[in-house]
Amino acid sequence: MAGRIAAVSIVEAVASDLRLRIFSGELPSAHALTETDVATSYEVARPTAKAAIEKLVAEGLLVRGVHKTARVADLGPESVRDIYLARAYLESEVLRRLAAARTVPAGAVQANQDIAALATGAPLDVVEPDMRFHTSLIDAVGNERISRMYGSLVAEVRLCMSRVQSLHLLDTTLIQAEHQKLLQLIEAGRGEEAAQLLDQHLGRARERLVAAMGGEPGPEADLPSDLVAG
Amino acid sequence: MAGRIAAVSIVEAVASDLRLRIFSGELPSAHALTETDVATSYEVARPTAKAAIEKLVAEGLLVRGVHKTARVADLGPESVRDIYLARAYLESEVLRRLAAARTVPAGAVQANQDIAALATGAPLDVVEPDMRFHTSLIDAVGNERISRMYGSLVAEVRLCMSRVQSLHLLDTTLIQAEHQKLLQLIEAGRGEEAAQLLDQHLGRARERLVAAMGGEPGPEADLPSDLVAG
DNA sequence: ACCACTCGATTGTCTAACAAGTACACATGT
DNA sequence: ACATGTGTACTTGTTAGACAATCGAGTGGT
Repeated sequence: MAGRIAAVSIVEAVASDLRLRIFSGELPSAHALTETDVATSYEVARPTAKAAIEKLVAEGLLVRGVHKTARVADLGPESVRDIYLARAYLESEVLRRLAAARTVPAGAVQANQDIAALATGAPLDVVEPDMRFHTSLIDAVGNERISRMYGSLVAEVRLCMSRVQSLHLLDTTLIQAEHQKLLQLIEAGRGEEAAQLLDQHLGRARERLVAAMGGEPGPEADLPSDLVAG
Repeated sequence: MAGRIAAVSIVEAVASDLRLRIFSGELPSAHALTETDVATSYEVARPTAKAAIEKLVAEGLLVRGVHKTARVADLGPESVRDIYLARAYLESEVLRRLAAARTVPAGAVQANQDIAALATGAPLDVVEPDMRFHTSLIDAVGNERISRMYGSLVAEVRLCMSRVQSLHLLDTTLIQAEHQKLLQLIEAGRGEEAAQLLDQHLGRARERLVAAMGGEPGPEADLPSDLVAG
């Protein structure tokens, strides 16, 4: 047995546990995940393991070609840029919309309070409430498709995070303060400013991740923020 | 046998053909797709049919609960609004970016010429080149994630289209003209105007679809365009 | 040193089967 | 008559075992 799993569907349970093991770093980048290995370690049949693997492949956490064994995805700097740009696309529009309705999601407030509460703790603990903050904003518009899309991006972000040990470059206090400012801008109905702040917020996180992965700093033109501002 | 299928992977081939049959309207909304039915009609094993069905469920073309037979998704007006809003989120940001780089995708130009060429033909033929136009714009930014997300939205849009017989409410000439205007705005670097025009373009298509499905017109506040403009 | 080839490992697919759950019809009780 | 319980057929979830096709690596020949 390779971990405790919950019970809804077996393939879902296996996939869920594999997900956690990938996020925790137990399964490193490019680690091979054979169907039979998964099957034996979870004591399930091979088709079940196959289905779980294919689920994670669809989520982008694993990659595999035809007739080749699945491996934990190895995201390079360009993937990180793609992911954060996609995040910015979705989330900036969401902020405009929330600001228009003056809707401050309770979940986001709670998440940011959680960040403040652990401001002196381990730097890696900030990842979960940070994701919860952003996801709460997205979910607040009540658009199932957008939530699903954002969810898949969050999964890839968490994958990146688990690859970067040097997460002490995360400035918890700054993150918390910017989140607070975002909430204030939403409440004040200043959507455009919120969108711009978010671009900076995500842009900084992105460039730190890219730098930690050995990538070279990207052109600022990648972000449409300057255009939006102009 | 229920249709000709190509050969890459059997499940992919089956899924692909089912997709076409759904888009063509051969499989109507809420039509039940039993695993054994699919298996026998394509002469494949049940696990293969199962995998194909699960693939389409993941794409949102089919829906199914646990232990219940899969059915062709029945999208209501609120789903249409969600889909078109998500499209607008992604595509408007893409337009800003393309305009910033003055990049006019060749594929989009070609697609719009195709629309002009069949301006006098059957109204339903406009769907394919129209989708190709928008997809070309998305793909032009070279962001794999965004292209994938948009692809899933396009699939759902095509599903909607196949449900609405009265597609003569599509004004081919107007569509073609607006596309042309979008390309011109991109070439001129006027991203903000392009984004606004796109909002109108998609908003009108959306409201016509919603009306054709018997839904009531939605609040214009659904679109963030007014905020962007303000 | 380089290339072809064989072999083990792995995946794709199938057949067969059983367990578990759902849905609908039927029977029962009030 | 209506609500409730039962049961049966159908469908899905999962497993086991098997075979062909394919990939990767190591082996051997030139």
